[in-house]
Amino acid sequence: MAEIICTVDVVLLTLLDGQLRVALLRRDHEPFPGVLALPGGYIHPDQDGDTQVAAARVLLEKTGIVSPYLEQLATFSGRGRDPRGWSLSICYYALVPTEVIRLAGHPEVVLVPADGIAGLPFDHQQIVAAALERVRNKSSYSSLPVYLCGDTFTLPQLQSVYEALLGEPVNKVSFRRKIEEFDILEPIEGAMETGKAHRPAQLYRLKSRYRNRLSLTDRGLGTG
Amino acid sequence: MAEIICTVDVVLLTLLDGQLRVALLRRDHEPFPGVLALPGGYIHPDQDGDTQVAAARVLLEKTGIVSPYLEQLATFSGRGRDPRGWSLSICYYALVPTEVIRLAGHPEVVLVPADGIAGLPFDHQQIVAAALERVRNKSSYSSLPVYLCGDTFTLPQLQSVYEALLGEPVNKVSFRRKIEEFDILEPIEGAMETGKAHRPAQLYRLKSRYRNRLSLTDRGLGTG
DNA sequence: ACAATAGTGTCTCTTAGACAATATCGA
DNA sequence: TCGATATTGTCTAAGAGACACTATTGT
Repeated sequence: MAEIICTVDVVLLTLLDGQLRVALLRRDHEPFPGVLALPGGYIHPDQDGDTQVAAARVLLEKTGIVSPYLEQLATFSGRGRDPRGWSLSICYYALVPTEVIRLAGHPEVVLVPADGIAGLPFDHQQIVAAALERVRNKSSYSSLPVYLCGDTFTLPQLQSVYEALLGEPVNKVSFRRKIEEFDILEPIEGAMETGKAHRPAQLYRLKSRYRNRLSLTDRGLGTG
Repeated sequence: MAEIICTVDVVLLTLLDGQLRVALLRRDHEPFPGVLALPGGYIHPDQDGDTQVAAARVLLEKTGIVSPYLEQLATFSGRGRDPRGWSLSICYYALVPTEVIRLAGHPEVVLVPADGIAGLPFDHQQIVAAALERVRNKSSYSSLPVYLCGDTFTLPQLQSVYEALLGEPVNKVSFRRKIEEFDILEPIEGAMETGKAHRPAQLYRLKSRYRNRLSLTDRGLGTG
């Protein structure tokens, strides 16, 4: 009986220049060597507790990043998607601020605008499309986008993150009401975003119980 | 290197006596022979185009049912979930009217109330819990529950299906407004639910473009 | 006629968005 | 003081649920 190739792939998303971007890497090996593709790799049953751990490991190995938010997206499978044979990839998506990618020190990570992405090998284009749909859908009713921000940020900054994701302006008052009722942020006493020629904005951070105090070397994972 | 056991499992849901129920089967083989479990089986790469097809095949083989609605739920994996070794199950869920199960003629299918289900082998309990959460969540804003109804039904009947799923009464006026705006149902001219000692209710059916004209022998699948 | 449920009209309350007033910075 | 943006208050419109009224059947 034919073997099933079992892999994980990660759609790592970040916001750069107000654009949602996907982290891609040039492939080392066959198939499609040299082609930009999602970070992915084989599941190592002897090493990985489950596919979530496998995805975290692959992401760390290939990009140096530990993402506080890593959620299963879906499983893609079939005979045609990989020239090596019948394969199956459990796909995850992650959201991180761009600084985390820079600080991870893997300069070979390429950040490609997520919309209109093309030329990806395997069925990675469909995987990216599914991730975008999921993220945009969740963004419309959840606090997911905070994972794209750094440790501290102002409400106008967070609002512009939502707007970049949703692709449309959001009402300021409604936005603040929504964030308020999520009840996940706290103002940092006395800390303001200063230096601009206008009223300074209050800096906020995630409340401690939602905060993932992960450095780049930590290993814990949260699915939110 | 250790092998990965690749399977699919299906959470087949139906409504019986106003209760959401899960279709279970007694296992033939090791592990857990004789124990009630979700219908599931190995992926056959030589036979299945992808995991969705595998799930449909397994469901048909084990229950005789072709479900118009069959959606991927999630993939469960890890070392501990199957005593045979590191395994991975791509799980799907399906919704069908109870008549379809009866007509399929596999009397060994057992319909167990979905809530408070216990004693399932592997991690099937978590899989069922995930399916319930998904179905209930989707039911609160979509037309998913129509798949639990037969070909024709009245709006009060459909409403009671929603109420059984959500576990709470729903407002009649709002419910009808919502169904109206989904724009997926059409009244069947002149067909009423008769015989009751009160005003008869209009019978409805899915508009043809949403209707899956699947008999028990058809093989096509739709994910909605 | 009566009981019972189907189907519909309307009112109110909640919530989302528009608009606008006030606050506070650097230049 | 002026320009710019943050923050907050308030009005309005849209949508959800409560209530109640009419319709139609079998008994």
